[in-house]
Amino acid sequence: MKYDFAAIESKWQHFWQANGTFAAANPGQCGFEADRPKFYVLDMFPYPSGVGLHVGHPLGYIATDIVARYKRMCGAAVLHPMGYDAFGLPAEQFAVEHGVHPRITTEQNITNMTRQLKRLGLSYDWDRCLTTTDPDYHRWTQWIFLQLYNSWFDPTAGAARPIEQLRQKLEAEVLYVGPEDELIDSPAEGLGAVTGMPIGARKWHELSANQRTAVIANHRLAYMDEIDVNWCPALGTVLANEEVTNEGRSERGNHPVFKRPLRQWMLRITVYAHRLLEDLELVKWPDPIKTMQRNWIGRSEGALVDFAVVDRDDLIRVFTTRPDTLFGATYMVLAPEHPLVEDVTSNSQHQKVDQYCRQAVQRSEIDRAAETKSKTGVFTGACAINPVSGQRLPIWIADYVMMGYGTGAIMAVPAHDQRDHDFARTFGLPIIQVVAEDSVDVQVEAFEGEGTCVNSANDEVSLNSLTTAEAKHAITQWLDMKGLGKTQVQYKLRDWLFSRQRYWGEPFPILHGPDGEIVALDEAELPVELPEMEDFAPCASEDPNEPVQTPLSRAPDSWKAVDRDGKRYTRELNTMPQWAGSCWYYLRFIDPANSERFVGREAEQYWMVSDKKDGHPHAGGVDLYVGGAEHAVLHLLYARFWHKVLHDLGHVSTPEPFGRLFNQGYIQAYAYTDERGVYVPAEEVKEDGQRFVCNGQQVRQEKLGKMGKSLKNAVAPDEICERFGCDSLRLYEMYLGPLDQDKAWSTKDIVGQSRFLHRLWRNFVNEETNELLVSDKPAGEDLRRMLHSTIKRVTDDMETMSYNTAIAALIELNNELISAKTTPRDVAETMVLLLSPIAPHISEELWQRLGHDQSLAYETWPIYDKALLVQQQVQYPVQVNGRLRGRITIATDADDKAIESSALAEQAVKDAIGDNPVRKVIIVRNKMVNIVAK
RNA sequence: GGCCCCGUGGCGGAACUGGCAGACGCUACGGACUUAAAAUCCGUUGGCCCGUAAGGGCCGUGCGGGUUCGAAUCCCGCCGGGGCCACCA
Repeated sequence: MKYDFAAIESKWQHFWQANGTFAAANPGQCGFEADRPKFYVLDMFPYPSGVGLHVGHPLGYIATDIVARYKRMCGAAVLHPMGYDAFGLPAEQFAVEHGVHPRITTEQNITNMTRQLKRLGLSYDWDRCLTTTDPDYHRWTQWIFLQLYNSWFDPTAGAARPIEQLRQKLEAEVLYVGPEDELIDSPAEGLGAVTGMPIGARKWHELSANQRTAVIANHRLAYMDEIDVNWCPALGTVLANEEVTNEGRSERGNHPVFKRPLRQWMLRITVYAHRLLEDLELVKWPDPIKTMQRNWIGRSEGALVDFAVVDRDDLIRVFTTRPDTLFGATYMVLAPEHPLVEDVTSNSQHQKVDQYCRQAVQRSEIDRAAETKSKTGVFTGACAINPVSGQRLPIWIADYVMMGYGTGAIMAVPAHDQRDHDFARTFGLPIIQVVAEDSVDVQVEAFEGEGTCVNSANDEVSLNSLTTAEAKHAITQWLDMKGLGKTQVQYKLRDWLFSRQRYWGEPFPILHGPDGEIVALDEAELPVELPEMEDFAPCASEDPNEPVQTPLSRAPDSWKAVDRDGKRYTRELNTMPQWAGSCWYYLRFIDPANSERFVGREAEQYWMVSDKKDGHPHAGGVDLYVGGAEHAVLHLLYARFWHKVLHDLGHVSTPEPFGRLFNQGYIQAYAYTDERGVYVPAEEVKEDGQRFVCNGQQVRQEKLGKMGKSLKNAVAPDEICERFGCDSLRLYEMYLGPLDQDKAWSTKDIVGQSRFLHRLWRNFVNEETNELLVSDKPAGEDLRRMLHSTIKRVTDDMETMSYNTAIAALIELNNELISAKTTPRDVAETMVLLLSPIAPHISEELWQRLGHDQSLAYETWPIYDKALLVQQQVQYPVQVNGRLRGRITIATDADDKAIESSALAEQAVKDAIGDNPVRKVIIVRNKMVNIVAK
């Protein structure tokens, strides 16, 4: 019988499903074995798209499947689930275009993608499959939102705590309330450390009921605030900063995005900035991803400094990372949105300032970013006093200072900051050098490096001759003493804008009262399901200033209105963003059917708390998380934040969700264009010598690009499985190159892997007679050595996920077997086991033909015999002056002297040395010999 | 502009901490089998040169330098490609 991959693959896929081969048992469940180490290996779950999978998707899925299968054979209990991240814009857009409810299209897409995934023979525990749009799932998403809403960040604990504890602390007067509702440790701090002005700490019992509610609200981890949001009129929704490209357009759809003030739900991720930063130390993630998160969080150390405005009571507070250059400040800049702009502007400048600010705010982020770096600005007519030099500093407005970072105001030091320098040169402002540097003329360009202070002294303090680091310290101390400033750690990270004006998302478990009060639902009232609606289209518009409506505002009153305690409440009409469901799905996989809790405690501990000896003992969490690098700062940061909150509140056991992260590369493919420059379907393009032809027309090969609709270069896995079988597809994708690199797809190359499997089959099965070509004669010495070196190579590669070289090793062994008529049984069985994680179907079939009646999924992974890896004899290449001149073969245990004399006895070596004296002989054991003779 | 990654035959890639460059696969070419083709099998396949041949020599990991007995690998400076961030004070 020939290698009939179609029959074999279908047979084993049915077998696995019928026998529940890959079902994982939780503690307490039937089949649970407490003594097995656990291994949780997770894919980033896909969005159920209408076009289904292309061959790029499974790259990571195949890799995790190999890990899962390998770990099972190593004796681990493996949790390997798959699900769907199904809320989000594309389903809704498709629904709007086709008039089909998104729930229906989502279900269809899921059915199709599940079929595709199953055809790849992936060893998921399908019983754990979940979908984020399922009310049984999003009920718990809403529940987690309630945890956020009902918590605050206790700075003393450095962690989230129930909001009730804040109320108690305020009532007990352990905490007091400052003028901006900030919490203050004691009324004795009534004199502001920075300004010296009274802060006005208030006691809880002095506050009205409304004030109390507001104070509490201002410390919840989920809160509403009127903020400048990224408004995308074309999509009819707001977007998080992370969802806006640096050209100021929407990541989805590439529509223009505008700034506009809106009252929105926010999550207070900023209070976790330092922990999100520090705990990166605990996880085994690729360095580039860690760096991206660090940059995104954007920690910088510096100082806050207050500048008094001349002839006014106002203070302008700035943040600077270079307080050592304070004496070099020659002007100040406020962001156009800064609240003091109006106050300080003089009458004569009022019109100009007003015009400038209006322009700046109106301009979408696009222009502001895409603008050449040329500086614009306008003088307010007001001045501030440099607190160290007493100099008058003109106050300007300029859009190169942004309200969103620091205090929205800066002191400008043109000598030592290039942006300030550009601005100063444009408007003829003075440039004062305060850091010594010979090689740079600060009148021409800024010197931004560190050095020694000059020109930096007043009657009380001198920084002159101090280094930058010393000067920063000295001046900050002096400012602090004077009540003019203090050290400050600043983060770029902003709070997370958490509401969207869409239909297809999780409803908030929130009611709004008639007097504007916000009431959270009780846990028992969950889930809040989406209302059935005919028209779920977003309220898109051309006009960025049109009033904001949400689709849910058109929901029937039977859904929208809730009567309670004699009052009529309205449900929150925004929905949660796409990210909500993916922030915690890895927890639900652990216990997907639990109706009492979002995840059972025992199961959570079992699957999340890491074994002590697995290489990353600190983090715990998912043992291996595989997905694309595009989620470096969105999903991965949000999920870490939620996880930390849940951890603080005692709901999960580990500080981090994902102990180890691996980013697979993308599979790319060539795209082709015709003479009009229009993309033609890549699958219809034929190669004809040097030319490419599509439908008789010559087409041009474009650059490699990500597979997809737009480049018309997607290849569906279905047709590949049809033609070559999924074992060949799996081998091919893994053989393409290192997993973390991008690589080019080439359908014609799959034949290599297909050939390998056919040859393997013929090494085991006589195609004519269907006989097994396996002998019970033990393998000879050489073959056994090769087998064990293959075991070592494949095992090492499994550990590092270097599947391309593991496959090469298996091919080499298989090629060796071709010359023999029969394969010794021990070699055959071992080889099948080694191959099985990568090509499981053919392996199962051969395993059965070798006489086993059970799946090999839980067979013990082969162990190599170290003794067989040690050769009796070693061949040494012999170099003379670094050039290869000959070879010697000598006993492995020969001493250096014997190796040396043997090498020197070699005729070719003698010739190469000639009359030159031998100065040195370098022997690297088991590697090579180098003779230095000059 | 800043930070990071990468550069090896016609192609994808291999080479563990510096130690035989090009494993393995694809392509191409030659041969076997076949009426023929496909499939399959065998061989060759980095460049240049010497030799009828067996065989041998030189060059070679983007470019230029350096360290070293020895560099694809480490260091310095360029060039080319990719990614992330981008007026973050």
